[in-house]
Formats: sequence, C-alpha cells, structure tokens
Amino acid sequence: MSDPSRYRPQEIEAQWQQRWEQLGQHATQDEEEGREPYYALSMFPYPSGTLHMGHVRNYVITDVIARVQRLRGRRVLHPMGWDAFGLPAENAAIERGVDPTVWTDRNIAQMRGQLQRLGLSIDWSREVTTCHSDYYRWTQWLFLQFLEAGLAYQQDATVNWDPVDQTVLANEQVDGEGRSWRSGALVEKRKLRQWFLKITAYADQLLDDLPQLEGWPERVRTMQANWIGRSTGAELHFAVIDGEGQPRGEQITVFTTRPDTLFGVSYVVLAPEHPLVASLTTAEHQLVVEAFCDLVKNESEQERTADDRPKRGVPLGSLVRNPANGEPIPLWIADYVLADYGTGAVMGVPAHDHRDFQFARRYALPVRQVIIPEGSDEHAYEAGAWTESGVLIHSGRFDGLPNGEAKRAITAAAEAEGWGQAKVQYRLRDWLISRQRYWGCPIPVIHCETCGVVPVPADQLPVELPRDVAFSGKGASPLAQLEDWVTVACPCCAQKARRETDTMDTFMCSSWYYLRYSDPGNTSLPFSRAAVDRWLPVDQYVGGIEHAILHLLYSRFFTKVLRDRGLLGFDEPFTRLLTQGMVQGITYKNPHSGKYIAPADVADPSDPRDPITGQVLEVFYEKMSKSKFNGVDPAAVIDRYGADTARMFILFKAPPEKDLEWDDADVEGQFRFLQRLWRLVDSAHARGLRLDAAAGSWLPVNGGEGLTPAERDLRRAVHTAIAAISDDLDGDYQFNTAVSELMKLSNAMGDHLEGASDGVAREALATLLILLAPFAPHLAEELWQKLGANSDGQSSLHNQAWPLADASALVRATLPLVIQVQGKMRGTLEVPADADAATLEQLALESDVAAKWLEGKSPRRVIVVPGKLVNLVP
RNA sequence: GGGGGCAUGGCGGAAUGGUAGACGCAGCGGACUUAAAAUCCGCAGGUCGCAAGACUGUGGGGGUUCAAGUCCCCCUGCCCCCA
Repeated sequence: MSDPSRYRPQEIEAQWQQRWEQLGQHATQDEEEGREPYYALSMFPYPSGTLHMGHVRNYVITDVIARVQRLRGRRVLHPMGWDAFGLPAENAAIERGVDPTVWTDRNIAQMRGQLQRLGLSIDWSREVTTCHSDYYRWTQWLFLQFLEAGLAYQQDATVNWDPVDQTVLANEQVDGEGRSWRSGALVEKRKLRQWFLKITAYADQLLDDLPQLEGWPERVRTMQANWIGRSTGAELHFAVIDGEGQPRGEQITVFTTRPDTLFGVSYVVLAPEHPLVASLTTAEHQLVVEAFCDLVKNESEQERTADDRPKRGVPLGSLVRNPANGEPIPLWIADYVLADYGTGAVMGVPAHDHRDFQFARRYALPVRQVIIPEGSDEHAYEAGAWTESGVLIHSGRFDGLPNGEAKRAITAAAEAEGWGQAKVQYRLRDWLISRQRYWGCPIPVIHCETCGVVPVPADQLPVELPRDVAFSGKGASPLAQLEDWVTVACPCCAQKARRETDTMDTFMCSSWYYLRYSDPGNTSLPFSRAAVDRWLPVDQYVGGIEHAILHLLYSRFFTKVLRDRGLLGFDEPFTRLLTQGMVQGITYKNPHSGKYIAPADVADPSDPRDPITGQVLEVFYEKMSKSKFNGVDPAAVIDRYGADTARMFILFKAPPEKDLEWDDADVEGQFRFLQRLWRLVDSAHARGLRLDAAAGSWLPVNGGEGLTPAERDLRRAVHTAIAAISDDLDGDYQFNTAVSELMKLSNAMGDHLEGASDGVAREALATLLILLAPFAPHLAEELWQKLGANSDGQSSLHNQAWPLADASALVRATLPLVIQVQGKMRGTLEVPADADAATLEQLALESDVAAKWLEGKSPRRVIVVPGKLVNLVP
C-alpha cells in the first residue's frame, strides 16, 4: 500500500500528460474572439537521438512563457519540429549502412518521447520535419521563388576537396591542419560551380533594421552588424604603366575606406587569385610568383588574414601610377589580400594601416606619412602606423585638411577627374547553399544543353530524394552517381537533360520553419498569407547564442525576400529573442595528464583525486560533453525526481541568459521544495479546505476588514508574490527570482496558513497553485485537483486566469523607517505608514538614534524619503 | 588589435541611487528519534567584543551625491564576438 500523502512525481506526471492530451489542452486555437494570439517558439533541434540538458533548458524556458501567456488569456501557438537534414545521418549510412530516413525517423521518435516527459505544452499536431517531402517540397518551392526573383545564381567557388575519398568536404570537416576528418588527407581547394543566394542584395536592410529589434539582446544585434560589416569608402583606379611611365591600358581598381591616405601609397597589392596577375607578372618574376600562388592556394582565409602571422608577398615587376600625384608604384601580390572581398586589390599605406605597416617593414618598402595628429608636427610612426584622425600633409592640394574632410574631397576629385568613385563595401558575402551531399533538400533545377538552367515546374515538386542509395563515402555526392535519377527530360524542350545533384545547406530548411508552423497542413502553398499574418512575427523566440549570426540572419533575409514576393506582410520574423546560457557540468581534470575524470570515479568530491594516480584534480564547470564525462542525462533526472523538479531547478539556478552550473545538491533542494508544497496542501486538505465550492470560492477576500494581523500578513505575502512574479515574467524574464518568490510565499503560508480563516487560506492556496502552474505544471495540477477544484475532471488549472495583485492587501499600518546619519544606517523606527514628511522628520529627530549620534546638535540638513528613510546630516 | 560583456559571502545568485547579501545550496547549533535518515526550529560576510555594540565590507584607485554594488573617469583580471 503506498502512502497517499507522499509526493510521487513518477506517478502523477505521466497521468497528467495523458489527461492533457485527452483534453486537447495544448491544441492551438487558430481563431477565437477576444483572445489575442501569442507565438512562443524554441529553436528546433537536430534529431541526434539524445536529448541533452541544453535542449531541456531551452524548451522549459519557452514552455513557461507559453503557459504564462495562456493564463493571461492569450491563445498560444507553441509548436515543435525537427531540423532533420544534416551530416550525422549520412555518416551513419556510410559507417553502418543505416538508411538515413530510417535513422532520422527513429531518432525523432526517441527524442519526441523524451521531450514529452518534460510536460511541455506543445501542440504536437503542428510538428514539422524538414527531411519529409511534405516539408522540403516547400523548401524547394521557396528556392524557386528566389530563383525567379533573381536572388539565386550559380558561380564557380572554391571548395574543400578530399583527394583520397574523392569528395567535397564541409568546412567543419577539415581540421586545423587542413586535413580531412575521415581520410586524414591534406584537403585541396577546387573550383566547382556552386549555388548562391544573393543575401548581399539585402545587406543594407538587414543592417538598417537591426535597431528596430528592441526585444533582441544588444550583443546579438552588434554581432550581426559586425558580420554584415558595411564600410563606406571609394574605389580608386591605378593605371598600369610601362618602364617609361606610359599607360599600358590595364588598370587596377582598389577598394579603400581611407581615400584620405592616397598620397601615402607606397605599393599596390593584388590577391594571388586576381585575374590580372598572370599578365602583369614580368618574365624575371614569373617563377617566384607562380611558386607563391601555389603556396597560398591551399591556405584558409583565416590563416591568410590572421593578425599574428607575418604578411607575405612577392612583387610582380610591373608598376602602376598613383592617380593623385602620378608617382610610379610597385605592384605586389600578398596572402593577406582576398580575391572575393572588395575588388581583390588594395592600396598599401604603411604609415596609416597596421597590416600595411607590417608588410612594408618585412619587404623594406617606403613608409610615407601623410596624416599627422592634430596640433603636432610629425608623428613618430616608427613604432607603428598612425590610424587615428589627423590633418593631411605631403598631399598636394589637400594639405591641411582634417582627414575626415579629405576623404570626401579626394573621393570628389576622383569622381570629377574620372579615376574613382565613392563605394559602399560589405564584409557579408553571398550565401553558398550548395552541398555535394545526399542527405539534404535537392535543389529543384534541371540542366539542359539547349535551355540552360531550367527550374523544376512547381507542379512537379517535390523533387524527391531517391531511397536505397549506396553510400561509400567516396566519389561525388551519391546523387550524382544515380544515372536513372539524374537523367530526366527537360521541362522546356523535353530533350534528355540532367538534374542538379547538389542539395541545399540545412540552414535553408531552418530559415522558414517558423512560418510553416502557422499552417503546417497546407498542401497548396508553404503557408497561406492569412495564417502567417495571423501568427507572426514570433512574439518570443528562445535559443542558443551560437545561432546569433547565421540562422538568425538567414531567417531575417528569408522574411524580407518573402515579404517582397508578397507572401507575408511583416519585416522581421522574431520580435523578441532570448538567448539562453549553456548548461555546464562539474568537470574533473588531472592537470598532470590532462585527462578528464568522470565524477562517478571521484571518491571524495571534497578532496578530488585521480582514482589511479591519486593526484589532486582540478575542479571546474564546463559545457557538458561526452568527452569530458561531465554530462547529466535528463532522462535520469526525470526518473529520479520528476520533470517538475528538473524544470524548477533549471529555472531557479541562474538567470536565463547566464550559464547554469548543474549541481545535484541544488536539484535535491528543489525536490525538497516541491515536497514542502505537497505537505502544505496536504495539511490544508486534512483540515478540510476545498476549492470546490461555487466557482470562484477562492477569489480574493474583499478588503481587509475584520482580518487578524496574521491573516493580513498572509494576504500581504500572497499579493506581494503576485506582483513580484508578474513583474518577473514581464519584459525581461527573471525566472530565478520568480521561483524564489514562490518559495517566500510558501514560507509565509507555512507560518500563517494554519491560523488563517478558510477564506483567506483558500485565496492563498489557489493563488499559490496558479502562480506555480507554469513552472511545475504537473504538481500544481495535481494539488489543484486534490483540493477539489476540478472535480469533473474535464477542466484544468492551466485554464485559470492569472491573478491580479490587490493593492489594498499590500498596505500596512506601520513601516520600519530607516534612520541614517550622514548616509550611514544607524537604526530603524516603526512609524505610521501614512505619516507625512514633516512628521517623519520630527519622529526621526526625537528618536534615540538621533540623540545618540547627533549629541544634542541639530542637523544641518535633513533628507526625507517617505516610506523609506530619513537621513540626518550633521 | 578592435567591439561587447562581466567582477557581490564557502557556492549559485538578489538588490527602481535609499537597511548589501533576498531566495536557495553547502555549513553549524537545537528539537524529534534507541540511533540514523527525513522533517521542524534557529544561527550564519569579516574583524574586535561575554554582550550591547563598534569598525569594516560588492576586483583596485579616484570622483559626483545627503546617500554609490548601482552614475562618471582610470587600472587589473576573466569571458564572448570579430580580426
């Protein structure tokens, strides 16, 4: 026989999850008069098969927000789905011969089950899975929208090529030494024809709309702004000249943000890949230049531009002419100049640019100062470049101009005289979406020798991924080897043509999934305009900071393009963004061997030692990961303590944006708190308290007439909690302090409930449970039912209304008044709450504290803050 | 190197310019128990003191203010992003 008065989360949680499912508790109401819509969204997971704590934190935060909004009377869309294309599935296929579809679907089923145990109020009927053709059909459809809008194009681009496995690798599959993760071979760079989306066409909008996103963390906006990297400057043309100084016909165009330093140019550098390199290399430099180009070819962009690495280059032997003063200038190539940024050529001004300075030093190129700090004569630039503002010298007719003005003046001169023009340049490049992979969304185009690139007609979508494919991990993408699949009739001319065999970057799939949730069953469009405008933009998006740039930028780009195509009617997809911190586990490391030790192998945590060598271990918190043995399995925590304890712990332990240190003792503490709540309600139940009388028997007690002091204290605690928790859940979410307010309320109820009349006690109990409902939904519901407030079993605590604080309950007859002398707290005095400033001043002056500290003198000044303090300044 | 953020007890963390350390964890003392666990009550920044209390205290230094963890300037350390 089990003791019915014990809190057994394992029993009640599954039961309530089932009941909510039966009641359709989390079904989305597309229409309902008088209830405003609210869209709460978590970033959807990759279905790896295992739920980890980071997921749990993410989804619990979103769930609390969704539940609070329901209690506040909104109809809520709270969906979930799967970012299901990606490399792990393909690797499983290569390594273990598992069909990626089967592997992925199995993982999804497993993770869905784990998620459901958390008691999330998700409407599972709206689930989307990006690798299912009823979803990727619309990813393809949207790609065709981009193509039609001229925003998708093909171009040669450099990719990582594994010469052993004969395959293209993603950047993340190449290690720091430039070797393939699979074959270990040195990866080569190859030029292949790739698909791009023209995100740069929206660079200005993506940047200029950032300030509107007031509900986003400032740092995410800053990161996006830096990523887009708009710089304003000029393109300047340098004519190539021969030995006699006569123009040869070619010209080099450089991009610079510092046209004001034009007179200080001592060399011009091309990227080694620049198309003019070959023709401008003189015979005596040819061997060296070719060797240098080969050297640079296989270096990553990061290596080439790293600050801590010497800049390397070689001269071509040709000269160009400075358009401002006619001086001949040597032409070089260097690794730190990239072909696809700007014009692939820069002007070298060693005196006023750090990298140019390093380069000039290394190759003994002249350094000519053309800007001096205001108010000084010559800057001692020997120590480095002067990159601050100043006044121009050695610059002919521009001498004496402040350099800001000189930028405009020199650019204007360039435009007037035909040797350059103002130019805005972005760091952002177009988005390369081609992947030479099987497990992705096929790009829906057909290559025809006669008609060129032909989009697959919309009524022939989806272009389905073929099943039963052989995965060797070698050769081109598996799709390219399937002749039957590749060969197809051209939709235009019906001649034999070939399908595109590249698939899309998975970020394509995740750039629009939040739109699909609004209309997941639509079979004629990705979503209807009505549905998407009804629910979007997302009111609250919650996810990890690691997506601060890519996913969030791509999604904003999609939204703007789809808006311009008339498919939706808003500018930004996510009104508010919460980036939750990492979940960290306690980590033990042997500082001598560098080995990580599993916590289970540490015998005494207060004196952690290596179980084998006995050496003292380092102890710290770090992001949970398998290799560090510091992970905590959510399922194990739920098995032991229940989902409500896990939820409460995660919410209480740290503010949502900050990293969270997992601590078993604190989990235990949360479990004890929930047990205390259980006992609190249990004893109220034993006393005969019920919430089942005529509806609303627990409504606020009217006024404070006839209440005992203890009852007034209890009501004050109840309504203080309502006010504080409501505030914590508004605007900036502070779940940690909200939970602590629940604890305070429970402590106050422990003190005063027994002595309170039934009415006051009922109000307190009902309020406690409603306030608890978003955090610990199962326990709150169970206790609600225990007190008889849902006797028909057809309703739910979660349909109640969020309580309003009764201002009159917060009023107290007397308040402690702080008495300060010279700003230092010297004592308190119990004073009538309604006393005016003059009275407070007088009470303070008459107090023992004043007598002691003022020694009979009257204060020079008295500051009174009614309700708070009196400061006596002697 | 540039940009941004952070620094509060043994620990996680609270504090509209107004009693620093709420709430919790760990700890200590007590009650209950044959005992332990659980539970309940209490203590708890540091120094000095039997106590009352005093002094001191939010990384360091300066400033503004009747009053500074909070605002301003400088410094140190750590973290993140971009190079």
